[in-house]
Amino acid sequence: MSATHLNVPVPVPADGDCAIRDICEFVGNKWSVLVVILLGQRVYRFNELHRSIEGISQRMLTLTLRKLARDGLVTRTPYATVPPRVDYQLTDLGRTLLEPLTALNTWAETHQSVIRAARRHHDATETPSGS
Amino acid sequence: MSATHLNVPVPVPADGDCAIRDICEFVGNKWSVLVVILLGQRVYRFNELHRSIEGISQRMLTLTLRKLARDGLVTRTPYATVPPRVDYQLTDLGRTLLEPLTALNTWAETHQSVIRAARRHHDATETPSGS
DNA sequence: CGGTATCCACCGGGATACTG
DNA sequence: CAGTATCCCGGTGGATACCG
Repeated sequence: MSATHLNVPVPVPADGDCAIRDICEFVGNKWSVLVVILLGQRVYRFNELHRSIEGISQRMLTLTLRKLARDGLVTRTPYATVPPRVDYQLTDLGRTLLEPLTALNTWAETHQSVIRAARRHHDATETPSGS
Repeated sequence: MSATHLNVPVPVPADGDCAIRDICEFVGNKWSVLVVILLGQRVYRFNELHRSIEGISQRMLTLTLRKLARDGLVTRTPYATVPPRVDYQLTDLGRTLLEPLTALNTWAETHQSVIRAARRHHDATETPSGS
């Protein structure tokens, strides 16, 4: 064994001293994850991202990009052209995040059918239609 | 290239056919992650978990455990003793999740100081107190 | 094009009280 | 001990309108 043991302080503290809680704040925002993944492929412009992520609103894309920039994961590069243009790309730091994200994505792809089966089974078993 | 490229459909679909969106639903719930991590160490009883995760309410712990059980990640084992007792533990499937979660946690631990520095720098730079 | 500002609906989730 | 039920508040995030 080795990688299957996470050393997390118990009790898990509520404050900011817990790395895993910190990352959950980030991953919790599904938009952040999607943006990082897309930017992992290439540089994107604002509206490219907007079109590439189904269901995200302009507002959420803005907020997400701002947060990612604040955390030093992406850079924002505006050009004083007309029409205006802004490029977004991952920083070196942001790129390092792709690896654990890939691991997670691989896990999701590998096991999603099993999970859905478990879910269906559970629903069929534990939620009898009373009548 | 190799592990730094995620193959995600673009545009990222809004429906359930996207594994990464599925996993975000899960990881989005910080409680789920914490519970899985704790159960990665050993079997827990309900109130042990409750005490071990600062800030979680009884309600959220219940909901979280239910969802994890539904997805086939944990098992619930009640004993007909008095006082009653319920054990929770990871399934084999749940245990496989520990590895990607570990990767993520390692990343968080490794880079959290850099991120916080970036954040402070950004706040100090971009949010000047106007005067 | 790439945003910002405002309004508002929804629901995640805490607090509390009660039960098997 | 291990929950369930109810109430209710606040933040998340969509829709819309406007700006440089």
